[in-house]
Amino acid sequence: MTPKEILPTISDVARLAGVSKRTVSRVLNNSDKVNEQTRRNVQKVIDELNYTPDSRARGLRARRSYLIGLIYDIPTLHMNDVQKGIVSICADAGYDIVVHPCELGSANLVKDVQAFIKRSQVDGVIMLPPVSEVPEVTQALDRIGVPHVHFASDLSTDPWRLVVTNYGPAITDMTNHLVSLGHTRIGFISGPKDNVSSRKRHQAFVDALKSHGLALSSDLVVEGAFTYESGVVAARQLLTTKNRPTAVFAANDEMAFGVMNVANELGIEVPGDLSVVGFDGTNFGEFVIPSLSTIRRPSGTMARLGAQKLLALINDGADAARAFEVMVSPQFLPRESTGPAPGV
Amino acid sequence: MTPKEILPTISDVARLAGVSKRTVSRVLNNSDKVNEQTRRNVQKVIDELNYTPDSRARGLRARRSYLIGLIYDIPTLHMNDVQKGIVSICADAGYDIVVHPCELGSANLVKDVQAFIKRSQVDGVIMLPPVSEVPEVTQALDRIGVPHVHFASDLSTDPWRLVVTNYGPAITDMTNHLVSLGHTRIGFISGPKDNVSSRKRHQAFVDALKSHGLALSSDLVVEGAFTYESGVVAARQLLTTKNRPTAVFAANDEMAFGVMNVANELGIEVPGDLSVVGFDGTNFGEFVIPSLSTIRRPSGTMARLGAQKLLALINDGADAARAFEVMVSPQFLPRESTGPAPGV
DNA sequence: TGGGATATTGCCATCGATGGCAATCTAGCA
DNA sequence: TGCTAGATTGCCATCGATGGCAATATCCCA
Repeated sequence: MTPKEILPTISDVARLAGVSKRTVSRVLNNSDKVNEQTRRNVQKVIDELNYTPDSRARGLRARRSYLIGLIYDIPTLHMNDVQKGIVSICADAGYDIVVHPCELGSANLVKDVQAFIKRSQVDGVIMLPPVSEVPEVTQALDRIGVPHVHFASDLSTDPWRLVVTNYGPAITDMTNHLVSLGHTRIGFISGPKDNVSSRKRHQAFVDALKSHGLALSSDLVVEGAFTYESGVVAARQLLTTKNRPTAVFAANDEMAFGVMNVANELGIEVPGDLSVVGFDGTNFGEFVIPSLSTIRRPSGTMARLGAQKLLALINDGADAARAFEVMVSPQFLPRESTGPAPGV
Repeated sequence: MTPKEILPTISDVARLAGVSKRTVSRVLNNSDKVNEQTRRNVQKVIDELNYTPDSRARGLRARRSYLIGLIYDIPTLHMNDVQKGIVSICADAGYDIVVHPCELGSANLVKDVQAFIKRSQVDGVIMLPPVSEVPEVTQALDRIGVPHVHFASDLSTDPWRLVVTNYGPAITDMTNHLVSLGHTRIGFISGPKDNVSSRKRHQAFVDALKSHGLALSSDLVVEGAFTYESGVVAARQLLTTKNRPTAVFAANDEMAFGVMNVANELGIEVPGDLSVVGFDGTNFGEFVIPSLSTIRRPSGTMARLGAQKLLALINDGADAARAFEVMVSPQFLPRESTGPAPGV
């Protein structure tokens, strides 16, 4: 191991520039008034030394860590896009991302999150669903007083900390697509009942069907758990009834894959005998045969918006964050797993 | 936003325990000698206040951040397992994980990584392939003097910083499996030629074939890029020759999915007419039809070992890390995409 | 009981930045 | 020239921990 390079400090810069540390600090934070000549001079030295302020010292005094926490439970398929999106915004602002995967079911979830915040001293937190939908956690964050932004499916009372996904239009498009292909008996595999996003998707689907004069009878709805296995179980139930649906909409892609496999097992052809639609829009939908029609969530965009909002919240308060209020809209992406209803 | 709680400091603990800060510090770092009675007393106050030392202040003085950097390029499918594995080890030791996705192709990759290290002040770095295989980056890390651990496929000269994946046995198992099913013309889709892991997989495959008296003729080898699309292109090339292979081994799962799609497109049945094997062992292999036979890399285990090794390297130096020297072995996981060679 | 060794503990400088307040400088105007 | 407001800049305490060294307490044995 080579010895660690000695990094230049603010004192070095001050000495070489012939000014005081305070002035260098002012240049660094380009706050306050500094003579233009002086500023240029100091900046030159900073560049020459390739000096970067020590974030610990800076944070110690300014009570900041320049760290953003990313708390999530299920590592969803689009996790990578999310991380990349957040990093792309935060790195420019000098913030880094500390990840904290946790267990939603765990009894000490709240304690775990609290300990994380305390230990890492993050300046703000971005939470992904479903953890973001646990009131105990958000309350704990409020109590600690750390700014937090959530991804949600519902415009609740605190919009300044939400990036909301508007499921309606895409689900309407998808429904129109299926109906125009002649489907009238369409099954639905939901996420867990206590999951807000899941309920929203469900509701949007019901509304879309209603606009066509169709109802979603309860025998066509099965609760899943957002996992492949739960999709398999749900599909078995839906596809073995004597009057089975001609199309199935699953509330995420993994469960849709489960449907496709059960169909295959039962000798039901997709899309010939059964159309299948998922929700998420990860690349994997393209890899399966037939490729999966799905609703693509713009994960990268959502992540960037969330990050911008959080930075605004941290640096300029709730009102600034409110200005960022955003609604992102997923898009229906028809591929090969949907086709005309049998007999049409 | 509620006002941030005032956290107790070491001075509070000292005052309440009736000792000096220095003594509290000693208890905290359970170094040095402290009277058992005093220690218990101080510890009690610490527990009562639910006090945690401020990592910034601590780091400022001790020149530590208690942060580990995770640098990666391609967000591979098993990224989630990797993150979770690393976090599970590091959290216990009081370290958090800062992620840094970067662009392998980028011209300022090295600068980008340097800036990251400097800004975040991480105490150590875990690098995933393929970034871990870029000499300029590892050299830069050495120059900065930050401890780093890599995942590699090759036991090079510095084993104390490597977690090595031993491809041989699994690839031998897989080859035996195919050969025992009667396959003799087996195609191979490699990763990029300049990718060390890819070359290793290639070599292991050649060796395994050789033990059966089989050779891998050059017309059966196509270079891919670890992406689905590159798998498609390579598969078209392999499967449209007049004497096409009866089995194809792709150096990762995504490319294998490409092979399956091309086969489908060309009316070639899997596994009836063609056996397909991938490499990675993500869950997605189970979702496709037929499910993909693959070689499963124990990502979680690797990640945990890497994290342990890095912590040893940081806290106790290279010799301690050397004690952790590990070799992990992937396993062949036969599923439905492999079957008897046609005509056997 | 005295003296030295050993076990405990505390004082204070220090890490590298920030920010309040005072000091200095400059310009404008009577 | 004298004075003041406004623009710049610097001094120094401070954030919350750590660690060297000195101070004090305790113990053991002659």
